[in-house]
Amino acid sequence: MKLPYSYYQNQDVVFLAKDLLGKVLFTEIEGNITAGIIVETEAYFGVMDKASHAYGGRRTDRTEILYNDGGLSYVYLCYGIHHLFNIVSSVKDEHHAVLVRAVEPLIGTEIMELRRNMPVSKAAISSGPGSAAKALGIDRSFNTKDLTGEEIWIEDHNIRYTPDEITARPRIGVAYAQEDAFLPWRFFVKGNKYVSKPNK
DNA sequence: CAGAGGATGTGCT
DNA sequence: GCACATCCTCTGG
Repeated sequence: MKLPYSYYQNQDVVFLAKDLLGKVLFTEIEGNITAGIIVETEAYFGVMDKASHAYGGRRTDRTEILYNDGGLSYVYLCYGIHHLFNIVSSVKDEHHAVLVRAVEPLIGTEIMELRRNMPVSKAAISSGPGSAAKALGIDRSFNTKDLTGEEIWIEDHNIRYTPDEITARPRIGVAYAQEDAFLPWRFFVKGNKYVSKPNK
């Protein structure tokens, strides 16, 4: 049920970003389990991708995590406010990651409502990378955690989407990446209300 | 050691 | 639709 270490060693991060749609992301914090179905992701293609934090082999304290083998979480703070959760899928000299941009609340929804201070009926509860992380209780203390461990993990609940149920679009907020900003490496489930805007 | 800026969300207009 | 919150990280001096 829990995705194994080997799953995260897949070198095709674009495939992985698509394959993660429908997988279920869990966290357990002080005995509270929450989980959501991943409905929106973005692929970041290692050293070749100007939008990636590992572009050009860039290596700093923050990005050091990307230079480990896959199967770790990469959480960093954006705009001083939002925690963004990534799945590291690096192997050898390929330092890839997948950003989880939205989840559909599945388990522990009342806990998510407390964390987000809004009813689960509102799509904004877990729509967008900052909100999805907050709903699941993910903050920077989750950085570098093992995704096959006891605090954060991903399960396959046999939810499958057909190719025509998935939309590919350019990634959000990466205008600085020049020509790479146009790559259609944002994937989301068509019509799912928890997908962040723009969702068409 | 200071300063700028960022893979965004919210609330007000 | 737009302003602004808020702070870590990287860069340059």
